[in-house]
This record gives sequence, C-alpha cells and structure tokens, in this order.
Amino acid sequence: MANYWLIKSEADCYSIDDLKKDKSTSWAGVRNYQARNFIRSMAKGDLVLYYHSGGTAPHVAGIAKVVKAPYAEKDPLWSAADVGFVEKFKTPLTLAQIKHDPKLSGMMVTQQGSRLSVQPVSKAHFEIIRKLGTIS
DNA sequence: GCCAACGTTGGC
DNA sequence: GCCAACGTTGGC
Repeated sequence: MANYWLIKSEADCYSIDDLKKDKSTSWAGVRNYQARNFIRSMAKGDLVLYYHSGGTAPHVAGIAKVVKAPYAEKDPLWSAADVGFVEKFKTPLTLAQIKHDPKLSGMMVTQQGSRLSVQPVSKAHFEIIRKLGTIS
C-alpha cells in the first residue's frame, strides 16, 4: 500500500525548481531519529508533498515521489531515499491556508513546534492538498 | 532578526 | 537517569 509523506526544504536551499531541474535527488542528511524512521518506512512509488519552509509564507510547493527505496547512508546509522519531481503546484498552498481549512485539520505540519523534516500525511489530506494546489 | 519550541549533549 | 546548557528549526 502506498504511503504519503511531506518533506521540508528551505526554498532558497533546495527548492522544487531545483528538484525539477535535477529530475531527482537523494534525500539525505536527515539527522533526527523520528524523521529517519519515517524515511525508512518509505517505499518506491510513495507520493510526497514538497514543502518550502522559511521565507515569508511557508507553503506546499508541489509533489514529488519516492523513486528509490530507502538505503543506508555512508554512516549506517542514517538513511536516505531518492525522490523525483512530479509536479509543481499552480497555486502553492500556504501554511496559513492549511491551518485555516477544517478539512486539513490535524496535519502534523500545522501542529505547534513540529520541526520534523519528514512527516507522514494521510491519503485524504494528500488528495485535498493536491486538488487545491492543482487548480488555477 | 527575533524568539519559542524542540532535540541533543554532557556533567554530575 | 536527571536536567541545565546549548544548538537548530522554523514561523512570524
């Protein structure tokens, strides 16, 4: 069964445009045990919300997918997975909008102090966000 | 740039 | 094993 995730990146560090240009990238360097465990739960084909943190209005910028199952980094304590570009949203969905939408309540990213850079997302939430981001 | 929230480190 | 100090994240 496919799972859904949300991964964070600072837009001026590695944005969805960078991912689009590169086609895919190795999602490595996560140094948080909870986030690492989520990475290890990823499977090829899982869909991923690509979230830009930082900036004036943090937002979900588009969709990526797991293109290579998780593997150990050089240091076997940590894991990485490869994610590929799927689509960039016509209308990025801001964190404010997510918080405001009752259908999206309970998402981990809206909870205070959630600093996890890799988070699970429910199928329902994923599909709502994809729909909202894709309409022009 | 500020600061609250959170995770990690390290002395005891 | 506790907890204070410290570093980092990330919204605002």
